[in-house]
Amino acid sequence: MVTIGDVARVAGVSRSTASYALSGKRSISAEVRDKVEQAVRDLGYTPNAGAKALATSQTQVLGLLARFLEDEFAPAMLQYILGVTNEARARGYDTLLITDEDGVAALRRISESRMVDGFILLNVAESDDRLGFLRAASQPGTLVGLPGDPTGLDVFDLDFVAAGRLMVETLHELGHRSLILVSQPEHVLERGGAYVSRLANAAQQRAAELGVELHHHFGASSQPQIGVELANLLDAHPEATGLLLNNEAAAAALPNVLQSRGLASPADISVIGRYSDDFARTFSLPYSAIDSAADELGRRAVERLVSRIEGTVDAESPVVDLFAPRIDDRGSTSVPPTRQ
Amino acid sequence: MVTIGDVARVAGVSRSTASYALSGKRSISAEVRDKVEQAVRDLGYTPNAGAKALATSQTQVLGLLARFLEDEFAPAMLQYILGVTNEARARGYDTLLITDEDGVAALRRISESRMVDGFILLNVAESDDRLGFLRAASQPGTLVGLPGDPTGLDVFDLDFVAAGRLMVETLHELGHRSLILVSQPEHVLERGGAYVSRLANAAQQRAAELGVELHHHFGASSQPQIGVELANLLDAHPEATGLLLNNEAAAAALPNVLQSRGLASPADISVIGRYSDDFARTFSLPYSAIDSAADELGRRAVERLVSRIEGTVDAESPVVDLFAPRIDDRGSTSVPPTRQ
DNA sequence: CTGAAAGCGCTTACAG
DNA sequence: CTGAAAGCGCTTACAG
Repeated sequence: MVTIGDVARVAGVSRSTASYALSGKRSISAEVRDKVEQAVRDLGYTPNAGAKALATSQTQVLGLLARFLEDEFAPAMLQYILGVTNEARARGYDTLLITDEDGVAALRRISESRMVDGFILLNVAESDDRLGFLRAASQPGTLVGLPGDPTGLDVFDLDFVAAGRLMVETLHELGHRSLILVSQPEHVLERGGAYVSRLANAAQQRAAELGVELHHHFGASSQPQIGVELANLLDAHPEATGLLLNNEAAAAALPNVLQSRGLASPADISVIGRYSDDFARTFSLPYSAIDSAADELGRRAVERLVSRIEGTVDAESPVVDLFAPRIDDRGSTSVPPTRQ
Repeated sequence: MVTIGDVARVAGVSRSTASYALSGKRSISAEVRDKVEQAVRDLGYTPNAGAKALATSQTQVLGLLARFLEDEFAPAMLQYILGVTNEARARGYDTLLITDEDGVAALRRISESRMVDGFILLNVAESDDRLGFLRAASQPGTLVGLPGDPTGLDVFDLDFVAAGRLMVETLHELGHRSLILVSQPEHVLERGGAYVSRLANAAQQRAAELGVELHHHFGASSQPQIGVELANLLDAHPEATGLLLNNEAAAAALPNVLQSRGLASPADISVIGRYSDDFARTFSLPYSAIDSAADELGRRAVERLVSRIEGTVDAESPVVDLFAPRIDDRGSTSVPPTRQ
């Protein structure tokens, strides 16, 4: 293994000079710098990460805590993860991916062993037991997902309240007066996926304000159940002309359900979903949808975390950044059909 | 920060004794051990990972190199990743997730800075430029995905040759004599996704041996193109009674295509796909399919890598482990329809 | 502008 | 069975 001692020897300088020449933390004559850089190249020197971490108390590693809820749409998580890892690299950090069942224990272990400089928490729950520890940890942490009490922590999330309102308003403006909203399974909500109820409650309230009828249902997360449920909902509410889907599996199942009933969207029914553009393209998801903006959220969370780590941000000003929802129009909404 | 020095002081022993008491690397009197363990608990001591890595040259971290090919089915990658991280934790390792665009540079950087004890490479290409470096690296590495030349490296992959044969044989036995095979886009193949052609070639050859007609097509990776292509294929080969899909997007698009043509599976056409059970359940993928066994492959790769790291495996015996394909029966195959 | 030395927090031969 | 000391490979005050 080639060390900075080897570099110093070959360059004919002291180890400290070699170190400073590489870090640029004090002024170095051009001549010495060139010799050091040449030695680095000749020897193929790469600093030892463990030694550097020990000396500086900085690892250049971010801890990414993922959390997979049963019945939730796991594949969507990949986009958050990629948003984080890519932005981290762009800022000079690597990413430790932590998927331990017990998130609190993992957080404690990683934090106390000083393996990372900061944490990103994914899929933060309404009442998330990881937050208490995170607030007291020696490393800063940033949340993707809004908890009930975000005190003292930076938070990034889609604005699910605005999303619920936007869905209802969009169809109301087109003339719809009776809608069905299909959420993710109630399990998800019970396990802390509060975004499900934030969207649903906001939609309910906005519907009430606008005099729109809204039937809310927690759908299953997979076939064939969700297909059956959708069919039942359409049977139960024949007057509904709009369908709002905060449930990826429902969006995937809907084309078959509509086709087997001889219905077309938007001619017979308008549809707005909530999922990423990536999924829409890969799977047969032909509906206008509010993008979940996973990679953008991951990106912002990392940007903020790195600012905290590097001390370029006021320690006393945690931010709650709720991303404004935007509908990707895929042509699945229109005025409601005229009844005879 | 509480160090082993603090533990030693509180326990009333030397630092070396405290260290040995915790590692168990030499015999310690029960009394001393108890005092040390009590001190650890009282102080909440966790060893500093960087210091440990520097002293032992072991990080207890695995490097996981993911690689995302355009036009390939990215979400499937998550299952490999989870298989790896979960198994790694079970064996006492954390996982550094590396998604750098330039895999070779990343491998070099991570390897030479000694951030990890070993590597898992995902989505290994036929001619993968990361392998040369990996063979020479000071850490062992294990591949998920079979390259053209696996010399010196442990490899884990689904047996795509057997998969191609199995698809053809299964339908041949039921009486089918004309089949269509839809592969992933040719881009994937060109960028090194040799599994696409291994499956296709094996299917072609087996079909020839059995006197079965097989029409092979590289399909698009997303809607609406793949839907159109499927419809065109069915038009072009009206005599075909079986459809083999090595293309997730095609499987997702097929239900609509069949329904709009008034066809049902398996009554009118038998279908066998190749994707994970997880995806089948989440999306409307009602077809019998060869499971991609992503988590199992990740698991095996980690198991092997850890054996190499911990020296419990003969350094001279790299293994190529091809997982035997298995069809998850979802009832989409039967005897071909009788023509009148 | 440069060097000699201490220190980061561990582990592990070396002595006893 | 236990302790004092050296060493892992860096960085960074301290001196000059």
